Order: sequence, then C-alpha cells, then structure tokens
Amino acid sequence: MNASLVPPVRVLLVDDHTLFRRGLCALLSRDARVLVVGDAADAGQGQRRAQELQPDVILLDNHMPGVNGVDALPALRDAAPGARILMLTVSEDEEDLSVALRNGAAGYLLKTTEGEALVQALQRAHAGDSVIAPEMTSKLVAAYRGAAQQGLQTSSPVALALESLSLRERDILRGIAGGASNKEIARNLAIAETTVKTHVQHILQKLGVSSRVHAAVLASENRLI
Amino acid sequence: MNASLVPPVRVLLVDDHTLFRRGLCALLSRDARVLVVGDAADAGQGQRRAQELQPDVILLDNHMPGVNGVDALPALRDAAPGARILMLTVSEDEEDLSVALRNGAAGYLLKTTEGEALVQALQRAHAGDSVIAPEMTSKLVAAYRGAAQQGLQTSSPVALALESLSLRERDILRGIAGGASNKEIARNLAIAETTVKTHVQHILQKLGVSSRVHAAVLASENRLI
DNA sequence: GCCCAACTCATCCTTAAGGATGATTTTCTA
DNA sequence: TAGAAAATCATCCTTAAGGATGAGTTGGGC
Repeated sequence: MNASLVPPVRVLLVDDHTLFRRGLCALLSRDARVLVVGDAADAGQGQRRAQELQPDVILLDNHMPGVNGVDALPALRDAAPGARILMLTVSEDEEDLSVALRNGAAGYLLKTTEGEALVQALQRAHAGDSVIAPEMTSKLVAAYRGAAQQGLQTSSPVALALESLSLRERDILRGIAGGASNKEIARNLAIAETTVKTHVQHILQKLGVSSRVHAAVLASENRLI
Repeated sequence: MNASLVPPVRVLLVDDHTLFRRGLCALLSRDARVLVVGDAADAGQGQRRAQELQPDVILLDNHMPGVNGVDALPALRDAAPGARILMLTVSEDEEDLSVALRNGAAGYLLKTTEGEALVQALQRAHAGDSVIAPEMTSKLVAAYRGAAQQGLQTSSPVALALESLSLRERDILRGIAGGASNKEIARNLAIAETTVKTHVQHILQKLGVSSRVHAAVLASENRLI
C-alpha cells in the first residue's frame, strides 16, 4: 500500500506565533500524507478559515491573545463540524488537558512532538482516534480518577449515620429531601403529622444536625433520596 | 549513560497461561533493563509471591480462573505496596480499562505490545508514570468524558434556573444548603435577617419551589454548594 | 413471658420560615 | 438619563418546624 494513494489529511493551523506556523507548515508540506490548507493567528480568524476551508484536522494552540484555544473550541467545532481538533501546546498542565477534552478536543499534543509522530497523530485523529501525547497519559489517568471519584460513595461517617436510620425514618427523610412538609409526608404515608415530627426528631438526633434542611442535604449528597 | 548502570526493573508475572508466562519470561530475560523475579498462575499465588518478592512492577493478566485480574488488584496492592501494577491483557474493552484504573492499576497494556515497547512501559511505570497502550487512549478519553459528565449537570432546566440566581442569592443558597437558618446566614453575611428572608423568597420563586429544603437539595444536586 | 426497638399518637411551647407589600440605594445598561 | 436589576431593610401575619415529654402498640429475640 502506497501512502500517496490515500488523499492527504487537510490541516488548518491556528497559532499566534507566525514563525512557528510557518515552520510547521514547511515541515508538514514535505510530507505527502499531509496538506496544510490554511493557517490563522487568532481564534476569530481561525473560526473564519475553518468555515471556509472545512479542514480534516485543526491544530490549535492554547496560548493565544484574546480568546485562548480551549475557549475557542466550541466555536471552531461549530464552524467546521467535520473537523477533528487537536490541541498543540506547550502546557503539560492536567487542568488544560481535561478542559480541552471536555470542550471536545480530539487530542492533546505537546510542541515537543517530533515531526513523524505529529504526522501519525494527524492521521489517527482524522481516522477518528483520540490522540494524547505520551507524556500526558499520566495526567489523563489522574484526571479520570478525579472525575470517577466524584461519582463514588465514600462511606463517610455521615453515610454510617445514615445507615443507622430505620426503614421508616428513611421514608421520612426521603420525603424531607423531596421538599415535602411534615403534613405532606404524613399524608403520603397515611400517618399523623405528629408521628412524622417524632421521626424527624429522631432523624436529626441520629444525623447530628439541627434542621431538616441539613438532613436533606446529607441525604442528597449520599444519594439516599 | 549506560543502561547497565541502573538496576533492572524487578518484575512479577501473573498470568494463567503457562506458555505465555514462560515465553514472556524468556523474552524479557534477554534484556538487561528488566529482571523477572517470579511468576504466578492465579490471583492467590500472585498475592503470595508479591508479598515474598516485593517486585517493582507486577504484570497482571485480566482473564484468570477464579478471581480475575482487576478484582485481585486491591489484594495485590496490599501485598506489595511499593509495586506498580500493569494490566497486560487482550481486552480492548473500555469498561475493563476503567475498572482497572479505578482499582489502582498503574497502566493498561495489550498483549499485542512489542517487546521493546513493553520494556519501556515497565521502566516508565517503575518511574511513576501511568502507561496506557496507544490503542486504548481513545477509550480512556471516552471514559474520562463519561466520568466528567457525571460530575456535570448538563444544563437541565433546574441548572438553568440556578444560573439565573444573582451572586448574592447564591451566597444565601449556599448558606441554606449548609443547613444555616436565616439568622445565621444574616450574621455570616453581616446583613439583616429580613434581607435574607427577601433573598430567600426570590430564590424560591426563581427555582419554582416552595421551601428552602427543596432549594437546598437542588443546590446540592447541582453542586452549587 | 419479658424486654427492646420501632412505630405510633398526643400536648404544650418557642422559634423559624414563608408570603405579601413597600421602600431606599446602587449599579449597570439601553 | 431613564429604567431595570440587584441588594438592602422593614412590618404584619400565618403556618411550619423543632424541642420536650409522655404514652400506647407492635414484633422479634433471649
């Protein structure tokens, strides 16, 4: 299979450093697998050029005057819906990486990338893959762990206190967390309001709080609603 | 700098396929940067050997009789706290990858990995990096996006209503969600209690609820606490 | 059979919350 | 510069919530 048989990946460069843009353009132009169809020096110009050219891949710098790269991502995706956007930046910051991915970047490359690796990354991105600089893999794993942890139950002391609630008390607490008044809870459970108030007192004692609002928030945080 | 000057990475192999174990051992033994110190055919044996040998890196297969690899991860980490555990598996499943990472794996490699790449991965893992097979990078990005989305409230009607709150109203709502009474909120913000009550009324109107409890739960669910 | 925990209901009292309305000041925008 | 939105404070009134206390009724477990 000869590489010249497949059409080249059409690339748009967006970077405020003219020298870097020109240099990268020259470098990529020596490779038949890639065709640099245009370039832009800032986010606004990048958006217009993306719209005109509808490139396969957009190489986007993060550090730019005015609107920075990641913030320009949504607009760029609107301008060229078919394009894959690769961040090409000097930042090895986990936050920059995660923001870029959440904003729809198809990859995150460092400017230390070698020419051949960049060409392969462009091809893989064009093929639908996500491409992350090997140096950033650890950061991505860390970001994933951080994000995954948010959705976890941390068996905190509060969770233990919630465990100590009786079934009926949980019914009541669910009602509270649903925003219901004691009277409404009583009606829903077909018991007297005074009974509900008794349960509420026990719940507050067990959870060590002094208001139903606090109890409701604890229930919500521990998804016992 | 000569590679022979640095001590080799001490590796424990855990895989139920004897032939694969022997082959990998033979392959790695030809490389001075790596020293295979032991091997095991199942999770239990792996745990014992990990405890005895305290290897630098454990290469762990996922498909094994009895307890499978990812489930054995916590026990292995307890047995050899200093060891980095790399999954080495045929599965390209995103779920397997994410479970492994959540269970504390330092990396995820495919059995299609070439010898030299494996050695480099072992070294990088030993150096503290996370190592992900390039083929799995897209899966990791997808897993991250999925996890990050859970922490996000995807502009639900409620989230929109919360957006409409003024800065001061958010202060008040944070107080409410913290279980504070109007009087306490007033004290904390150094304003009159009546002012707090006014803000509360506006908050309840904007959120379309009739009690501070409900408002607090909405705030909690949308992490605007 | 006795005890305990859970569930039920009640009364009395104090404080908090919520609704309605009006008013002043500031700040930002059309 | 007029107007809107935000933030501030107030009064009056009704209802809800919370604390304290006592007590009757189940259903298991020892």
